[in-house]
Amino acid sequence: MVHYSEARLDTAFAALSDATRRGVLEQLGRSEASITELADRFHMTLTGMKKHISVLERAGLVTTRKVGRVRTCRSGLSGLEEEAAWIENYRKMWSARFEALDEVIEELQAQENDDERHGK
Amino acid sequence: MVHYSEARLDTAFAALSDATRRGVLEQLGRSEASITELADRFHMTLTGMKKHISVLERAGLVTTRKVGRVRTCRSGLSGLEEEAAWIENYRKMWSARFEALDEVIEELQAQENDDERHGK
DNA sequence: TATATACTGAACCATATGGTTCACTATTCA
DNA sequence: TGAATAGTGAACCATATGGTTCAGTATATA
Repeated sequence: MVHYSEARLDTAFAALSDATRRGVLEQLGRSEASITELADRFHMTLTGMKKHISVLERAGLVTTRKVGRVRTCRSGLSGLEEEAAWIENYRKMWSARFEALDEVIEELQAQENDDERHGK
Repeated sequence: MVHYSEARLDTAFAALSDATRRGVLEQLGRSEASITELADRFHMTLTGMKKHISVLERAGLVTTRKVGRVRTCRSGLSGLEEEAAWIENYRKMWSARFEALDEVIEELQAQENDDERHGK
């Protein structure tokens, strides 16, 4: 099975566990923005938003660059690959189990039919 | 755009942000287990594991049922639908942006060729 | 019935989180 | 140069988290 960096998944999922940060990600999906702009939009102090951006940056979900006074934030595309892969993997595992169950059921039914055909 | 329950996403992503809990989910993907069994496997007190299970249960990622003394835990299949959808949605948004960019670039190139053909 | 097992819950602890204010630096603009 | 703007960082606060221990309840087993 594929192995993921646990620490990486920790910080990424933790970053995603806050509604404001998910909102920021959606916003940045539409257009870049400065920290001040984001702070305004999400009714929060500049310092507060700065913290959120730091969290998102550490998680690799956002990249920033500073030009003059203003730091511009943009969504970091590659950030969700690993998380999506983890979730997908987990779901596949389940699908596999259900398919296995289906097979067992089919086999049992086939056997029943078999029994019927051979009497008893 | 689809709307997700922010509180639901909060708790689900938070639940996924811990390596032990992700491990438990993987384990439960392979087979059901009692809390004691999980506590042993993850080198943790029974009480500690109970807390993790509670978190996973609240997040809708695990279901449990108690028979006699023992509470059996099983992976809650439906739990990850919404998170996967959120991530997918976010990624699609980005794909769309890149496609739009591609179109712009293509148009610019087409215009360049056009200019060349008509001289100037 | 006595003992062991499986869980539950309260209390505690250290650390992290989400937010604030305040003081500071660096840039821009009049 | 002086005032406004954008960000940074430290300190603080309340609450949450991940873990523990200890004391309890409920169930199984000898």
